[in-house]
Amino acid sequence: MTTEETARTGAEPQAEQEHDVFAQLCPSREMFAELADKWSLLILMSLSACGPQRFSELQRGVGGVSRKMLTQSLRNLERSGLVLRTVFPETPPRVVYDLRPLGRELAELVAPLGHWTERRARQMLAAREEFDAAHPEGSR
Amino acid sequence: MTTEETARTGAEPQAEQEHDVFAQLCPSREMFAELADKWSLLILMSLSACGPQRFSELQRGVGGVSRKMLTQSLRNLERSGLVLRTVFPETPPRVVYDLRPLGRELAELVAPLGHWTERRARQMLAAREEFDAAHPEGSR
DNA sequence: AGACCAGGTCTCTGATAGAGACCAAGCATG
DNA sequence: CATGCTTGGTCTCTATCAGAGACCTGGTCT
Repeated sequence: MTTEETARTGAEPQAEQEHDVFAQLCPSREMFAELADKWSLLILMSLSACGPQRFSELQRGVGGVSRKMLTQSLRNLERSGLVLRTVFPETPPRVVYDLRPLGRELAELVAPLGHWTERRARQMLAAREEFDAAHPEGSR
Repeated sequence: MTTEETARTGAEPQAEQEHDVFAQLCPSREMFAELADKWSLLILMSLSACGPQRFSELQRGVGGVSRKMLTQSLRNLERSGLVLRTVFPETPPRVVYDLRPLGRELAELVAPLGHWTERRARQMLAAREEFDAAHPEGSR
């Protein structure tokens, strides 16, 4: 029995599951919830693919991210120990972000997800068109 | 040179990148953006770990998901060809969701991400506490 | 004296997630 | 007969959140 199965098939109404992303109250779910969003994942992928980058490089690299969300996501990743933020006290200021070992581990799992999406995007778009054609609009 | 690198290091201001999740206007980014959210990923993981499930089983399985978000995410996954929805015209109705090959492929990439989070949650929480202690509140 | 740079923060507004009520069809119960 | 129960949703309302754009800091260049 795997982790999920023990945690989920059982009828025990235990509130404090220790290692179950499926359990609403589990710390791992909390972590999962804040890592599993597009900006955090793209940032990890960018740092993994292109190495250490400064704030503005990341902003250019991750197309469409706002300064606000970039700051927020980076702070989050830093706080959780995935990313290292280094400030060089020059003028104009220079701030460089890099993966820490924990972040590198995760990035290596996330990268395939990105590549898969790139490979399969066309196929998924085709499926969408087919679906939309089959379900004109006001069905169901 | 990998996909990301060709797409990003170049100075060419090409708007229509074909396979680049980093490009705001690329179709693969669009797909990535709607797959990379916690509910969709958890649903894929649940279907992958526990096999075909009906709506209410999924709702119980994926702790904390609202009927609204469950419907929305499932519809999305179905539309993109990742999930198959089967209605059995009984009463009360029975609707079963299962992975299609495309979805199974993706789920196999997503599962490790979930397990990693479960393994590392404790470590990340510790990092958070350390960070919060080092940055009392009104720093920066 | 302006203007510019990087790396942010602040404010305001439109989109979005979640809570909870409602619904339809058919069966079981009182 | 009227009620209540079931599943798989939808509808509405509100709290939260993401994005756009203005502003800030402070040192250097013109």
